[in-house]
Amino acid sequence: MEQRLDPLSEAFEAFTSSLAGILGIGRLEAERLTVKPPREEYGDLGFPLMRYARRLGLDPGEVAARVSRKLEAAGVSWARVEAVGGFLNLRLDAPAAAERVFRLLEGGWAPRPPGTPEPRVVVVEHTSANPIHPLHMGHARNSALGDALARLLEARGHRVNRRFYVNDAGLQAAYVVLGFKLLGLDPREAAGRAGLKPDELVGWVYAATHTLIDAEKVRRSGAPPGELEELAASLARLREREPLPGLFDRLLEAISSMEDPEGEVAGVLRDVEFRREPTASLARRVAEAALEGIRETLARFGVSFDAWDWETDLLWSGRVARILEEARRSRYYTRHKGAEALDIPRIVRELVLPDPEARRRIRLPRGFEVPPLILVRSDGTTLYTTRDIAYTLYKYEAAGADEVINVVGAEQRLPQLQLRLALLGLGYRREALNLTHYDYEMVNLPGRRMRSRRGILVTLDEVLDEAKARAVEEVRARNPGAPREWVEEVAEKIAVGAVRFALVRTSAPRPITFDFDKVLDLRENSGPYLQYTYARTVGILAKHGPIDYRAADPGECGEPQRRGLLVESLRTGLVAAKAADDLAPEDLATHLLGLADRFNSWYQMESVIHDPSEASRECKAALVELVKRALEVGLGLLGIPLTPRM
RNA sequence: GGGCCCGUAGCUCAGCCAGGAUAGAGCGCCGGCCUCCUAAGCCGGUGGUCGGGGGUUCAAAUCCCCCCGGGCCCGCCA
Repeated sequence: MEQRLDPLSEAFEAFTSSLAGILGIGRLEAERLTVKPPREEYGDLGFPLMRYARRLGLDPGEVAARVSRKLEAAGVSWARVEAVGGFLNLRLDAPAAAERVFRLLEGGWAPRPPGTPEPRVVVVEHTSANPIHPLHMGHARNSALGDALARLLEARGHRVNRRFYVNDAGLQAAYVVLGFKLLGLDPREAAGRAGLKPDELVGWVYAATHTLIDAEKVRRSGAPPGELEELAASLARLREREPLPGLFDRLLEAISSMEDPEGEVAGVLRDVEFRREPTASLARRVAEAALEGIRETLARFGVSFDAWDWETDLLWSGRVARILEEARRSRYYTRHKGAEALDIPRIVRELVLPDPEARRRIRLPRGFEVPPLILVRSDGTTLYTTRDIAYTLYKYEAAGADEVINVVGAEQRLPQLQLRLALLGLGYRREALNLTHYDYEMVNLPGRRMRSRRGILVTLDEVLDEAKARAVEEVRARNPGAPREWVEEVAEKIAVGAVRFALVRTSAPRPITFDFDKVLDLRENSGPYLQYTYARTVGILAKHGPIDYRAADPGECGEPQRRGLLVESLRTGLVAAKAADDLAPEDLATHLLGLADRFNSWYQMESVIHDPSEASRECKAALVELVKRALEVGLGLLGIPLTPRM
């Protein structure tokens, strides 16, 4: 299928490729250095020439002339190039560009990112919350980012495979399974009886079991006084919120009469890992129940997956055992603190330091001794990272992937680094070097610190419900007499848009303080603002009726505000492409806000449907259509729902 | 003790990776705009020792070094 390029993308291609040729640099470098000029009067694309001009002894004016000739030869007649103070600036001739855009719009085209020259098969693993409690705001950031990344990469022309890893074999899962075992409850049945979402019921049992065991430990061996108070407060809160009468006391009694509560947890862990019944089946039922609730929340949030990978499947199918065998045969096999381990420091010395490519892509911190990786506990069960080695290989294999992106919190940098190094040591160089840890910082709540093992967390469901409640008020006030179902539907979209936008707009390495009032007040520079702008474009076009592109005069697009709208709408495709390449959804978010500001500004100044001149009116309508499609594409890529009216 | 991340306007953040063109938004605050396409909007004003110090460079918010403040990690947790 032939790719249809808009005038800006075509100019961008011709501009960067001719510069690459003239300066003797790579095409990619030329593309990277080409920026949006800081001031509109400079042009639509800018390139800093001074560093090359100086070195190559080139005269900027002459380079401009050469690039101009190249553009002409490439048939790009709607852009001109000039040298200004060491910069090479390209400026679209708005009327000529508009004429082409009108034809594209008529044919159903939208400003999507141009296809990548190097399509790959990419696995994006994200969210992967432990199946032991509801999704909280930290997971929500993971989902919002991971899903936006997947959408961007797909739009850029990669084949994307979205996977959720179900960590049902870890220590935390063992706590909740023990809780259900002691209570003799079936998770789904109990949730039904309590009238709760299954993940909420599971979350309560998890927090109660964990907290009671911690309290028991403290009671027996003593603990710092501060922690005692904290435990007592947590226990009181958990008791108060027990989902079914008597549950808390039953659990308390069972745990306080145990000889070695933590030993019991370890026992459950072994039973799950080695698939001993009935615990193994119970563990599955617990995880499945939690997952049912998690899936429901994710569906509401607009996030979907291609595959759900169970940690226990990796264990029970023998995949983890095979990796362990490989490790034992490896020259990097060692013992650390008496346990079976991989000699990571030696892998660094022998395989990373002498290998420049590995050095660059593994992202090894300077001067930091990475500790050995223990593979197996002394009771024979494996550790998370051991299973993750098997899982990573499985992801490559199952998807036929060239690249794997793990969306995982920044606090897991060390284990993710160890994972890459372990793969390298075991001979999986390609897999190690193409594994990206996309790390993001935490979501903080003002005044509160989330601790899911104590049941202190703000769930995504709660936040969405609150956002929706506020949106319902607003929508109702603005649309008196509107049917209730419609109000609900729109409010839900606004809620999802507000939360998702708040979570992708800030760059990942920056911690977010989730301020309810700011995110939910819906008036800030936010998702709903973009949704509102989109609804405006729809409203105008609905009143205007079908656009007569033949009657539209592209010459009307020369006026500065209109030409700005034209260029910035077109830029959406280029911005999305770069956001995909840089794994930076926030760049697209920033761009869309700028586009919306521009549109709203213009909207206030000029009327579309009341313009008496047909030539001018149709041109404006075409611009509105262009903005609408840009917002459609952009918001779609960020997973923000659209509503034609709000 | 070591490693990593963050520090830009009163607040929330772009810009830093790939050094260059008068440091940008939004919120807040002050003052305006709805007989006219949705005022969840728009216009004008206010507001900055780019955490501090040194260095590299024709040029530093951006690169390097030191320091300060905050966060995370250094576990047979993940």
